[in-house]
Amino acid sequence: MSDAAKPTLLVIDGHSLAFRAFYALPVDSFVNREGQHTNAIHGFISMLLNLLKNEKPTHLGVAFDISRYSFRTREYPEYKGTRSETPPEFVGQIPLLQEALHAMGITTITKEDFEADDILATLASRGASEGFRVSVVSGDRDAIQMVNDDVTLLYPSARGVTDLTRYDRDKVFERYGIEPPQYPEIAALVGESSDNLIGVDKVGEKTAVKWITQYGSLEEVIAHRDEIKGVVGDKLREQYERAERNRRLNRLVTDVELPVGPGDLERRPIDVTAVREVFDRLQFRTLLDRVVALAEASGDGEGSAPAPSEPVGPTTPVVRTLIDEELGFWLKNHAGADKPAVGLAVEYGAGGTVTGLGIAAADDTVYVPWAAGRGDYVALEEWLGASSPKVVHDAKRSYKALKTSGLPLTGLVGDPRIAAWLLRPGRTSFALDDLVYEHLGEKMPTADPNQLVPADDAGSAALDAWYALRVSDAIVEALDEGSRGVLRDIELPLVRVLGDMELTGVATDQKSLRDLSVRLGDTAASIAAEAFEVIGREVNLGSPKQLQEVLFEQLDMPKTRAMKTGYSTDAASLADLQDKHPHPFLGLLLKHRDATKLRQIIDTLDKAVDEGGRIHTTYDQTGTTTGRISSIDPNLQNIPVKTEVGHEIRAAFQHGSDYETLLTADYSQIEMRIMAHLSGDPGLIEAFNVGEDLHRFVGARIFGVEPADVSPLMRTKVKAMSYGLAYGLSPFGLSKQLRIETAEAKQLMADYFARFGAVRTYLRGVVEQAREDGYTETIFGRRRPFADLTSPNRVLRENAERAALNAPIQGSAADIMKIAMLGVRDDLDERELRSRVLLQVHDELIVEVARGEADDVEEIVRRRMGSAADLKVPLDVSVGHGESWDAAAH
DNA sequence: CAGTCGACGTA
DNA sequence: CGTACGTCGACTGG
Repeated sequence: MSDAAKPTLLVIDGHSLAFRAFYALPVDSFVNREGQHTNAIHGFISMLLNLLKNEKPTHLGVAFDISRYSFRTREYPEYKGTRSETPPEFVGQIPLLQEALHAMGITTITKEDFEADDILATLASRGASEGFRVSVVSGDRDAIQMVNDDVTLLYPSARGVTDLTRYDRDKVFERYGIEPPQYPEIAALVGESSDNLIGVDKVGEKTAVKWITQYGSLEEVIAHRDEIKGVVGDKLREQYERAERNRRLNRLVTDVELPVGPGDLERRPIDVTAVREVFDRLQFRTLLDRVVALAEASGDGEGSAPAPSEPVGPTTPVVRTLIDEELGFWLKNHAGADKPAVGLAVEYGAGGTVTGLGIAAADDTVYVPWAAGRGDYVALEEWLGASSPKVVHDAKRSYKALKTSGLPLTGLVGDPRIAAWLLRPGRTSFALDDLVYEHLGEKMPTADPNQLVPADDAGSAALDAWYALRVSDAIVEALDEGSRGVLRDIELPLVRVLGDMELTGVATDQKSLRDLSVRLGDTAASIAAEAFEVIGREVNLGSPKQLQEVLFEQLDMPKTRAMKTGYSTDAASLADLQDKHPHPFLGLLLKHRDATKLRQIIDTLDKAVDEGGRIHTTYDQTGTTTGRISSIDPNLQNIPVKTEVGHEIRAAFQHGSDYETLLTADYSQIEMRIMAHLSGDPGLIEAFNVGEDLHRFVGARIFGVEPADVSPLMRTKVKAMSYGLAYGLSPFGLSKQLRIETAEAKQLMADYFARFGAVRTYLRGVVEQAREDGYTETIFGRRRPFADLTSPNRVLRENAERAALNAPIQGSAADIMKIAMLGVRDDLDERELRSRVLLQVHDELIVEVARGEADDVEEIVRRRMGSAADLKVPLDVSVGHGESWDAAAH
């Protein structure tokens, strides 16, 4: 291939050229209306336009240093140590330059831990071997080593950046009298003041060239150092290690792992609209004309940025990596308290600590590598902790990762995960890519599973931020006003509360859990042995299939409720069988189930205890259809309580050693109270206002007796019915639960509705309304959509009706508890108390109370829970204190 | 090995 | 033929 036919790759050291331009052009002549200095940008782009005209590159890339730190500063901390602080007028020009380059369709490249020259060296080396003619533009003399038959160096002269000296092999030889690869050996001997590398004393360029020419290489010069006479010989013998060190440091890396190769750098069309926007801000009048002329010459029209056929939607932004002063500058300009919200995505590694952040403003997306303890990030920390608006997908996860790394997160104004949940709580996935696909109609780029190099983290975190911001807007747009209020006033503020609860965890007595487990294991084993004795063989008591064999074939028991896979062996069925066909095996089986189930719960808890003796659950804020939160891994919302062993398990949940007590506070009959409020039933409202025991009061009305004469059996029946009503309980279901005749259950319900008629009217109205609107709504405006209320399928329809009946009640209770939690947190913060909420179990809060704070905390919890909603009936809160969760219960 | 079912713990 | 959850072991299907 002839040279003329070869594609031309032009690679530029962005920082070094921008810096040259900065000193070449007068600072004060280039200031835009915002007071931003632009001389370096102007000089750089002017030089670039000349290069495009003269070199006509087919491929083009600009490399930037990420940091003044690299692998070289680790080897030699003084490397480039004499470089003074960045001049204030230079600060901020690099990000703007990068923006301008992106608008011009030019790729910028950075690599953590390497300098721009290493990137250039890698691209030059790869480009040459891939058949490119390569031009390298750098103001760093170390770049001379790259020159060969395929690679030319364009080096800025002292006069400015537009005047570049072309170094090919011959020119290098002419200037230095050596071959390009030998240049760094010369430099190693002489030293390089700009890199703060001291050479061998008394050795200048002349001497160095003479030696290298004579011996062939630095290695040989040092090997023959004893032959060299005179003072310089003495100095070499004394200081040759300096040269060796210098040589290690000035060797450019040619195999840096880069996200792009030479072939990816093909020149892209200029987005004239974007260039116009950026240049307008920079107030580059003549440069804009030059770029537009260039674009027209290459056929790139106004707004004709090519849209890829797939995905639809705006092209994903080019991500730049920012640190140091540029980061602070960028944040000030794109993400201040007075600016529109930006997207934020936190990237974290093992241990949940932060490794980087992606930040996306509407027009620019950046990545910030995070290394703990690095002093450069004051601006970032301030921004994270400030009210500057942020949108974060799954904000609780990020909040926890940031907090674990000692970083704050405030100013949360959006979370597409939560917004999507409010829009449609029943959907199965809340993953960002699914939301993006559904609400933006775009496919998020996914990491190629075949690539050996791990995904480009910088890109993925930044793109997550970019998509989170856009998809959040789209989802919030689709929300009604009420749901937006729930999002803004309840769910988003709750993120921090739940995150703190998760991070804090609850102290446990691990030893007592283990003792309990062993005890239950022994019990289960002896029950099993006894059961095997009774039936004359060993079976797996945990296998419904094997149990069916024993019960219905071997023991020939009457068939129970039919299941898909046979007949049920659940506790209710077994109790039924015990009545009809008594057999000792049945009782043993139930006891065995009980023991193994409890043991399994205990073992799960035991495994979840951390080194500090605490258990940390995770609350799923988008895990339910009604508005409740759920608890996973482990689930601390279904810890046993009813049985003796249940109490023993709860006794293992204790206050931390530094704390005084556990406090539990729960709402009494909150769902019944909400039903009274929503139905407006005068009888039920009175029931709650007189302060009488609810079920006794209701029983007295139904059975026509004095409250004092309501028997325990009557009370049990009334209680079951009252609770059942909110679930859409049928007479049949009630009869089964109470083991009474269906007729009696029917009569009971008729009597109830005769006294509390508005309840029935309300419940019917909820379903009716939901059928018309397609959704139900809580007191606070949280909606739950229903599709099956008009289904011709009776099972589907009736299931939907019962769910619709329950949704506003359960959902309003959930809202109230969430509001109470926010209030409690606010008061604890405001009074600077150490006590903290640990757990929420739907209608109950568990608080770890610090010494001397018991009275304060009780007052706060009672007041905040009691006043979380203004209902037609009071919200009754009962509070208990104790060493353990069990002891605190009441 | 992942996914489903039955069973059962909680509010 | 009572709502809302999560988790386990056993089993199924690949």
